[in-house]
Amino acid sequence: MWISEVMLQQTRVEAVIPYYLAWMERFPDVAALAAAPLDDVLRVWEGLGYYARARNLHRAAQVVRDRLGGELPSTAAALRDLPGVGEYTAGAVASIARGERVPAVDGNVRRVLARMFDEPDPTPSWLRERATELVDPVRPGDCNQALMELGATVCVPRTPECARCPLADDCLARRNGTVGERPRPKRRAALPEREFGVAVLVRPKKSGPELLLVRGPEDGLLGGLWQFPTEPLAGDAPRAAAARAARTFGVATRRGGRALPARVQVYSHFRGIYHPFVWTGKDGPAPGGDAVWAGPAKLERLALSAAHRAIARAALASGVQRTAGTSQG
DNA sequence: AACTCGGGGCC
DNA sequence: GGCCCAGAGTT
Repeated sequence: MWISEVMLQQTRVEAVIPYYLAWMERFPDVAALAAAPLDDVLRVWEGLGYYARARNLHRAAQVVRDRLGGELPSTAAALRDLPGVGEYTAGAVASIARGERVPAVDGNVRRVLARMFDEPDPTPSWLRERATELVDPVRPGDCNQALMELGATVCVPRTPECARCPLADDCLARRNGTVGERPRPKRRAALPEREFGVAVLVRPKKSGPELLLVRGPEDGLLGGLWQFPTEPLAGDAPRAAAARAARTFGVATRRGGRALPARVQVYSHFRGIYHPFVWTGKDGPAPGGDAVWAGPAKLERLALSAAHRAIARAALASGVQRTAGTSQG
């Protein structure tokens, strides 16, 4: 339940299911998760996004192992102290798994309550109070899940089906004809664009081509994931930025460099445009802690962001091996 | 309260 | 092309 609730943070149920199955196969209990290398954890998580969730799960499992005797806490208050467990997740796990009478306010419940009480701008404290009053003392978990399910299936954001809503008679927004404006949507500013040059460095080997992957910072955007050397344009042309990224890792690129199709990746708060260029050569950094030469098999085992995974696929599919030694000199 | 933090499905 | 998703952590 803990794992599924964390996976479901800002992620749709249908997207979570295959990840949940793979995760439980690989990390069947807290001990297995705590003992696993972070690289393995991120690889199983790859594609789900919000990678801090995976890092926090890993840390939390080690807290449970090292300080809590291997047992996940039972109460919402104690669960709340684990990294990655906020108000919602603590309430969901405690009420559903342990029968504690605490609310669990997710985006669905927020919308349902805002409409029930015709509240345009529900604050966290207002929501907590309303939800706490509503939780059934006998079946708190079912009650919380029922509210969430109602929001996910009937009281949906755009075209709610009030005609088949069991709470329609008690819904103030329905009575007032404001269902469509509750809760009031907050408009977000247009996403700024950020462009990057990406260096796909190929080292031809008898066993096949190898690509240089480096590890980004441990936290922040895509923390802990592997990527091709990447630098912001910063006023340069894409190809020059990619060459600069290569130099960061001691690789002097020759002129040219074969362009691959740009990859657009929309993140929460900006639109990323990645311009990959392929260079083939023999020089490059010695493999170390944060730089590896990876063939197709090794590539499968590294955790990459969606954008870099797509670039890797494109590079291999474009036949990097045939370009060996043919770059412009 | 405002930011940061992914990725994809849907309209 | 914008919206939304069984939110959490940081500032």
